Amino acid sequence: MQITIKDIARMADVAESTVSRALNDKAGVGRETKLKILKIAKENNYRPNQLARGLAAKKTNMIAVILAEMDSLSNIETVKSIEKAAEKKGYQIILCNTNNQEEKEKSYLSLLESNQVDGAIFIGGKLVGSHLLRASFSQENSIVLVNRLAEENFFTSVLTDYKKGIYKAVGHLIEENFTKIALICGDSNDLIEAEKISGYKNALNDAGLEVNNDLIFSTAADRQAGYNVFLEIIEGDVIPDAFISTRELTTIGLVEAVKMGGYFIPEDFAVVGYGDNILSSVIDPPLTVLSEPVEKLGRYSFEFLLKLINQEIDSQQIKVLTPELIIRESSISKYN
Amino acid sequence: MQITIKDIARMADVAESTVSRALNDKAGVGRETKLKILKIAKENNYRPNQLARGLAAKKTNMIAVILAEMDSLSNIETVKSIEKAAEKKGYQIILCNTNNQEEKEKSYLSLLESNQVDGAIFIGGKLVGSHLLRASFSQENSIVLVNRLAEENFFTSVLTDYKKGIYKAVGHLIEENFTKIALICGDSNDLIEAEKISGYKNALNDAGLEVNNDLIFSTAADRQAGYNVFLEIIEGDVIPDAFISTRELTTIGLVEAVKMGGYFIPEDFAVVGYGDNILSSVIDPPLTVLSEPVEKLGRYSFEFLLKLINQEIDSQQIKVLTPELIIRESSISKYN
DNA sequence: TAAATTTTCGCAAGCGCTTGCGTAAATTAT
DNA sequence: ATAATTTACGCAAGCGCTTGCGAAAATTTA
Repeated sequence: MQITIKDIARMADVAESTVSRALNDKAGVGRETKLKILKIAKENNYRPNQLARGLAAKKTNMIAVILAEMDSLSNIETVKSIEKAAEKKGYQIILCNTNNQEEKEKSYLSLLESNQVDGAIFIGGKLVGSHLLRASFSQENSIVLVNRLAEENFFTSVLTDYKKGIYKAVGHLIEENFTKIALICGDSNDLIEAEKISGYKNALNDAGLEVNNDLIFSTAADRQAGYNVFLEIIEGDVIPDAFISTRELTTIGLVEAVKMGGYFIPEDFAVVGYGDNILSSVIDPPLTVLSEPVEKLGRYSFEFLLKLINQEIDSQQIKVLTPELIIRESSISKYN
Repeated sequence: MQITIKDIARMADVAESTVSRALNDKAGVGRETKLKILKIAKENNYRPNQLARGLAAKKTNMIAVILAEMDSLSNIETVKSIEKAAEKKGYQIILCNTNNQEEKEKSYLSLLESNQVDGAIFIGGKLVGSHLLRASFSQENSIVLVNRLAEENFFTSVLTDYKKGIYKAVGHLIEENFTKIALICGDSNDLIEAEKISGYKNALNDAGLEVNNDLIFSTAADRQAGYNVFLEIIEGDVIPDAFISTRELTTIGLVEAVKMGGYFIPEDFAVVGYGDNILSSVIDPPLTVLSEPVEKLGRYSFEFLLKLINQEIDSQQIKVLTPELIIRESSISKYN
């Protein structure tokens, strides 16, 4: 059996409450007594039972990070950043992968509802399900959303400004003399995807170019979808000279299809991808990408969450970060 | 405030214990009563407080998965497989990333010691630290090791047979007429790395080729190390005609260096990498790799852990899995 | 030196749940 | 119909910890 506070109390010949206070560095314990208790605890390799502690104190010092997809390297980086910030404040994280299944999201949400964690950060994910909303209503749970737009702005969020990012990307491609720019994103019903489309259209308009809706493609977020969409595109009426692909794996699939088709990047098609990760730098040619501000995404979201937990902020806050355009070969016009 | 078992008991006009039994599907509750309780619980969206439950029952239905590196895509896949197996049995996983820091490993280990999880799976990691050993001694914790060899075989483990894998890889390269095969692995003091070296040597011996220790290189596991080691190699006395690189990122760095040096794969150097992930298929040329049996690694390790938790096995068990050689362009001799 | 204040510490309740045990009620056997 | 058995349920203790409150001891003030 584990050694408990009771044992320590007996050994030190004090009350359990005194041991508890000493261990938690709270006031009301004499210097001598405290030292003695700490010594005994250490000698006996005492480990507080976090369940009991959590139950009594209503605080676990753990937060859940609920990830829509583990395949995204950007997401992984964001998690690492959260972890780093959390560690500094004495919090541990529980990483939960939902694979974009709303049902799993729900099940993980119960970590919050059942008091196992003090708060939760959601990274990505398509919908804000009703369960999520209700949870936030019925009790004041501490929830922060990362890169997830909700119709109702209930939640404190940290967002990447996809609109501005895509705007930049389009601008860059135009400067490089590409004019028929295709956008490959997700379903436009998704608010975040709508943002991307909006940035795309704005940029074209501002450059005096016409928007052709046939150059906007909605696909799934995986590699195969990227591959397939290219095949579809080259069969189409309007052949673009550049692609902006806004999801990691889709971009990879797209590039593979282009190369498989015997075309060259950027000679035949320029490509701007998303996420400054190893994939985009390793692939041939190295990809120009919109770089997600992963470090900040993680850091800010944890900071927000901590404030929510400590009730230092009440209403929702929103932080918007602008992605950076990292220019590599895949989007450089050879005719410059 | 959350709704508790007490509230349900009052509403259903029964004792708390009856509610508990009904909710947990235990014997001793009449059909009628049970239905009534379940109904009331549902109507009130009752969520058991897992902390209290864990404290009372000494069981949390959570396990920790302690990951040495999140950069490894193979590891991520293994985690997914564990997650899948765990879900079926009603377990949730807590993913902990140690970044190869023994100290963080220790801190996460306290999840076990403090009763927050029922067991832990360690994936990778260099050393079996003394703390880990002691933890397993002082209490019978349920621990499973994945791809981590310990001097003392205390722990139930699931291992990839690196020795056999490398043996296969060498054999393949020899068949393709490569004879000066370099091995790039980690520090030979690490038992797993020693296994690799042993497989390498055996294969050469069995093929009647001489082992040249100058062709065995120990490096860190990152991209830069892979890059650097190539630069070192081409400055060396013995220039190999093939590489076996046994870590994901190191392999990427190596390939980059080769290409940067103006050499061609496989014409100038054949390459066999590790891990059948997106990186190895996306890189140019597509890499021949030893494919880690990630799915099985995850599935078996969870099965073992579950048995340990349920005390269905006492002594340590070991399962060894053989990696598969996936042949792509990077190792095919052009002279065939 | 006595009174007022502060510090130190123990008592006991309580966090929300599980579980062994005992008893009353329902069922089966005789 | 009665006895023996089984089933259904409540009581109460306990899981290991925190925390408000009050009493005793130590310190300061007058």
